[in-house]
Amino acid sequence: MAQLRPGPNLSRIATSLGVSVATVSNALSGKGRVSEQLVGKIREHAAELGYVPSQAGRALRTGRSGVLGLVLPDIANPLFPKIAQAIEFAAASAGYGVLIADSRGDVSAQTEAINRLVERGVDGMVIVPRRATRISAASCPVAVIDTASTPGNTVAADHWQGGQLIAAHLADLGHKRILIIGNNPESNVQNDRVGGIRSGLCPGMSAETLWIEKLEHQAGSGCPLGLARKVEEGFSAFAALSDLQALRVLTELQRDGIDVPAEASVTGFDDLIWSAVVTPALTTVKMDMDAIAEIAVSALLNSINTGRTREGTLVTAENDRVPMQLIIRQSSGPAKPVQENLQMENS
Amino acid sequence: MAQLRPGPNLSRIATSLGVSVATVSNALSGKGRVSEQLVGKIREHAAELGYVPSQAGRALRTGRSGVLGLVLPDIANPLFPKIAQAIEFAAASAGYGVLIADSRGDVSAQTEAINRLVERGVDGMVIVPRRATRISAASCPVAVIDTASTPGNTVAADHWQGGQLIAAHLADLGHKRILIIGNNPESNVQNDRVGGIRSGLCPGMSAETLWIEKLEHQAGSGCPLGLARKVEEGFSAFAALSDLQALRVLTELQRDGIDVPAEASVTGFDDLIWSAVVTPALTTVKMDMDAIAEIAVSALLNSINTGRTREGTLVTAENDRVPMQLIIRQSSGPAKPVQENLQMENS
DNA sequence: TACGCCTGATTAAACGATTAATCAAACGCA
DNA sequence: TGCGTTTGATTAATCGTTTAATCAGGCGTA
Repeated sequence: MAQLRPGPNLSRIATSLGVSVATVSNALSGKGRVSEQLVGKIREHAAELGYVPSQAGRALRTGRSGVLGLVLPDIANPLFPKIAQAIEFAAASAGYGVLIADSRGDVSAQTEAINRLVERGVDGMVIVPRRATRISAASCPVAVIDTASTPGNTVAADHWQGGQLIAAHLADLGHKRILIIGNNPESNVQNDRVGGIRSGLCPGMSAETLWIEKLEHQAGSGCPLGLARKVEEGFSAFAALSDLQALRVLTELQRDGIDVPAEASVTGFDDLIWSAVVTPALTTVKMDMDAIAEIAVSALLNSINTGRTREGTLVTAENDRVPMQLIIRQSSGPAKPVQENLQMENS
Repeated sequence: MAQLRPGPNLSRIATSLGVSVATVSNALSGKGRVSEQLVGKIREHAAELGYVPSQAGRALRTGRSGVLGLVLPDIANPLFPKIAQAIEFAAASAGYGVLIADSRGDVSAQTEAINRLVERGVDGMVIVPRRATRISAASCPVAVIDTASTPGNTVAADHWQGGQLIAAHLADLGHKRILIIGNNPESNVQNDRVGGIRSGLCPGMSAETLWIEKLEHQAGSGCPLGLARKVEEGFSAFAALSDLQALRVLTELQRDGIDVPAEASVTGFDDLIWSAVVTPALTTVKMDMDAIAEIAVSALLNSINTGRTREGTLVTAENDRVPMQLIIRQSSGPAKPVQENLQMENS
């Protein structure tokens, strides 16, 4: 059972060169006092032997695993690829690994997932919380990526400002009546986006909000949103709070023979993978995931290295909101002349 | 710097109960010879102290980290959430953690990502290879999830059979001329799907294939696919090789005023997150990711436990192809009467 | 010459778990 | 009573790395 490790270890290098393990360790880490030439010789020899340090040995000695946990409780969240990719990149750049834990949407499973990570000895973790979940303190530093209005949030896209970008864009195009389409008013992210849009409206503009989950609760999952009638009522722009919903809006409008963007504009959020390939390509607002991940990870590492790792602390970052970027594509265009809308409205 | 671990360790439990560490270890693992009552007492005491074993210590001694690696080289693959979720679930059920490594699409970065995982001491890894990549042998067991026609593949959805499901469905609906729409003919997965569709055609049916990347190479990224003309030419069904492409097809058809499914049917593959919410909801073929992950992980664990972990072996599974499942939604419907198609074709 | 100091290396003690080897006591049986 | 066996526990070695403590020279200076 006792399979020997394939690769060489410090002691093998040491005996092979006739020096002590400590010297090899010092030479490789550059920490102790080793002569220039010996350092060179050791490094060279280690390289040609293909030495890779044992994380287990190191972890045991230093009490640090070199691994961060990533908790993504929202089942099959389409943002997952981007988040995971960005976090993994930021972590890998800092020499850390990323252990994932998905709780499959189950609420209680979030704590369970967190515990699994703790048991595996992660040095810290990044949590993208399920809507309005309170993070039960884990025994390691925790960075939360949600939105600025979430208490304890570490860093996130500036969803509010993103909403304002949408509002300004629609104002530029001359839209007056806007229908905001979201999934669930419990979500801090969606609420901030709504707030941003509303706060960015120019005089003469108005907005209403349609919550899909509420509608589906009555009419059943996947029900039509009745957007054609909204167009008749005078709404010329549909601002979805996520590209997923924007896609639903876009296809429903098209299905009902409404031309986008000639008769109605559609915008989304997040710039998900498909947003560029649909016809018309979706105007959307994108978050700078790389920047967010970078900030979250470095805040985490900072907390880890300053040694306040004992308590389950929610770490904070100086720059806690990262600006979003408007991406204008073909799904948004000038509003139809005002008279026509009013006429429709009156009919 | 020497922060003591917060939780208790074996020795603390041992001294606290006045027994030896070995006894505690044996009692908790149920391996050595410990009396019933002492086992009970130790377990109880360990539980109330909130003991969690140190993975580092265990890993160092046993030479096993209890962690599997997951390599997903295809940048921002929309299947990622499902795969990661399924693998993580299967691994967690077996008491393993999952370390992710994304190579951001870079070709050489795949080996680099694999090396990172090896350095972290994973016991094995699951690789979803970038198209037609050969896996450079890593120093641990490797399970490959691609498609049955890939040499060395461990387990995958039966893409060929999935194609046949699509063909049979379209045949049932009376479609005669089918346009298969894929991204890239280099992909083993896509090729198997095409093969399946073609092999499942009934007499009197024909199919052509359109590769998007080839088209975009000439006409630019995001160019129209010219599907309206294909409808005029008599194609009544568009079988995309992935939902992502199906979405592109669907929206382009709708944009051009072609009613789906009345005038043309659209089908996809993979049942991605948005497939159910677009209008009309997408008929697609779904892979049983949970089953695939379960098979991949258990093959991996099997190889790990039988001790042939020395070599970088591609593990094999008995059941290497998992059937796909047809999900019929609203984007596919009966073909228009044959005469009309012929008429169009002749014009 | 002798003392102190710097340099460059070694020694040895951890970290926390697993496990083979050992040992003491109790028990069965002749 | 004496011997072998079983039971229940302990001892001690080990995994690979880090790091504080120690040590042997060499060199400058008093």
